[in-house]
Amino acid sequence: MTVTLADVAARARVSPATVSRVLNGNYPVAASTRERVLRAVDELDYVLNGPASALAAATSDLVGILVNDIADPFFGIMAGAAQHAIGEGAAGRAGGEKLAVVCNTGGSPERELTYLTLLQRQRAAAVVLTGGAVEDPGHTAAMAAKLAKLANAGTRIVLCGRPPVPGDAITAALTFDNRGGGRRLTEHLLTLGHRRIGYVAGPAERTTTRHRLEGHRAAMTAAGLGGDVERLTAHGTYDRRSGYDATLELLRREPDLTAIVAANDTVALGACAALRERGLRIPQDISVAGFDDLPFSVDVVPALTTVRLPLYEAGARAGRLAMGTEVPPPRGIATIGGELMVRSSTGRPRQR
Amino acid sequence: MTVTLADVAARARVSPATVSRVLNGNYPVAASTRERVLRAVDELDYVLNGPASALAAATSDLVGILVNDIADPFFGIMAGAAQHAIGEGAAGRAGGEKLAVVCNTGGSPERELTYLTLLQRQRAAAVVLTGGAVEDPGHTAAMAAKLAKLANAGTRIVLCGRPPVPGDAITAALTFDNRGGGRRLTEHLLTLGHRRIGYVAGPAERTTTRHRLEGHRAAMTAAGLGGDVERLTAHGTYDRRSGYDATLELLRREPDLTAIVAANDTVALGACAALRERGLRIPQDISVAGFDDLPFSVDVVPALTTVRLPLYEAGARAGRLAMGTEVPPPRGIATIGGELMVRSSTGRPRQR
DNA sequence: TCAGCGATAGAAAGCGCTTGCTACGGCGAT
DNA sequence: ATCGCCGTAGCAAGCGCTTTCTATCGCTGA
Repeated sequence: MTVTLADVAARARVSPATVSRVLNGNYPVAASTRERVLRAVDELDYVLNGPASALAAATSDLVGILVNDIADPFFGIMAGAAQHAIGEGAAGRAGGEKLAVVCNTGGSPERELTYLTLLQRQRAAAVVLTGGAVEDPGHTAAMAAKLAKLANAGTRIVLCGRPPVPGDAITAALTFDNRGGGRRLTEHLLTLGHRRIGYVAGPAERTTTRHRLEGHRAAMTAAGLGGDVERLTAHGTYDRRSGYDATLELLRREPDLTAIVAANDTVALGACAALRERGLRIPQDISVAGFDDLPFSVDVVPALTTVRLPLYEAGARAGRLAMGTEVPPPRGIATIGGELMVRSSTGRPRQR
Repeated sequence: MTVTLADVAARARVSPATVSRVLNGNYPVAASTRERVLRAVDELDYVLNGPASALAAATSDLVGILVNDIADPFFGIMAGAAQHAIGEGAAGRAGGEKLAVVCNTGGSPERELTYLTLLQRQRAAAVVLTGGAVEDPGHTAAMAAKLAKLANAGTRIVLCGRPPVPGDAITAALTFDNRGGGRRLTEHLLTLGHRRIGYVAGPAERTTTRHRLEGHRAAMTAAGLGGDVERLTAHGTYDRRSGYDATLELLRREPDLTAIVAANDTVALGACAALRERGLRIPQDISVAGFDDLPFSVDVVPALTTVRLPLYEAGARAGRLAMGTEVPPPRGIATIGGELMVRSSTGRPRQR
């Protein structure tokens, strides 16, 4: 029925061991023999049995990339870059073909753990965790335990856009400077003269949310506006709908808002929609800023002021780290800064 | 080192066979025994060895979802929905836990084939192919051969948003009515009074591109405008940059364009940017339409007229089909229609 | 009372591959 | 000319799990 190594060996008139070695290319095989084997493989249209080889070799060529929301370009871009880097890296060395797959957790801690277990089952070669983590003590502990087990089994673990938990068995971590970016963004607004700034945050329990918010708060506090931050912050999810709803809520709490900072660009888009529906012009009546600088942000009207994160580069680097193609940064951790992109969605507040 | 089935068996004082049966739940095991085994599994923190079990059982729990561009929400939404459906479906029956993974081909035929081989290696339970296919005779033949082999090995094959090639060994196919959608969109423009309509198409060799364009052409031809279509069509990729460039090119060819139809919403966004840079107002000076109705399309200004495709529903259905949870449509093929969403980016052409 | 059956549990034979170790020529060195 | 080594190839022992076939035991029905 299915062609096996033995069939190829028989056809090439060599032992199965030799065929295996030709295929893996990690043992000297005479050129003539190799050629004969390769021809047999071709003629028989042989396809290696992954599970069998993974079982015997106690390793597999699977690399898992975990994302919170695959429909969100923020993750799509990083995952695509990582997958690309992993695919390319393989081209370099013989037999190093890796199957990079992305797993969508939907932001659920349970699913995250489930996928990790599934990858552990498959004896994955590496795992890349992208995006913010959920800050629940129970989950953090469970994750630490799981990661330790994976690392212990030889799986490389790379974080991308996710802060490392001290003690985590991590190969490398690439984290975004969400705090710094958030601070600079709000400082920009403050410099323009804004004082009543609303903040549409993401889910309260995520690290990304917290860090961006902390940056905002730091800037506000430094400007002597710390007292109002709490009241002018509304939490939601990282999607447009949430931005829309939260903006309306913020406007209810404080009708005189002159600016709104959103957790990310998608949320900012929802915020803009709500504002416009209220008859407010951007940026004449109210300024809006986002975060991430997703591809569409430069094209919307008015173009969004935001913090650009080098998502593609970070993803690609994470991919290489997962492949072991790139040396990890000192102490395994690298922080990637964001760049403030001032565009037309922010301006001076209206005099009143 | 690693805990194996035998360890669990020893601890539970039963045979490995029994442990296996408890874990797979497809053989009667006395409640007391089962409990003892489960306890041992828990105490030992045992994790099944995927490759070993796949080898022995000759099947695996991997399901591959192939997408052209993971950074594009069009694919992200479908893939997310499919992955969700597959994950949920598993919850239903015991032991049915599937690992749905998405593979990013980047639109490259070779990568598509490579991933299929890798999935074949892993003895994947099912494969979902999303998005348009490349129409190259050689590639089509190679794909057909590969799919036949996969199907032959028991892998379920589902197409989502991809037209089936007659003779393909497909389990089921969900295709979008790109032709009909394209036609209705252009008809809408025609009804508004437009006559000089530019078309920014996707890559020429993709089925999706061809079908949408055919719909456009059919509408134009029916209106007696078929002669100009060729000249007023510019091909590019499915991204914003392409929409931007192609729009400029179209304007060069025909400065008096009153409307532009884009291959999809992302491209339309790029087109809008180019138009605005040229000082043209939308829709007063020129109308713009997209396709897909991605989440951001309703939020941009002006809101985009487009054709809504039920991406989430289609992806979810594809996922269920891949799981074998849903019965395939008659003859395996179902066509999913698009809904014309008329919004503010299209209007009557200016009188001149 | 005893054959016979249903419900469970175990023994053991692989699944297809990798790899440590052994075997075997031919060659340069002594 | 002899020894030993290098370059190759084969042998065979698993890797950890599933599953068929067999064994056992407590009952039930005649």
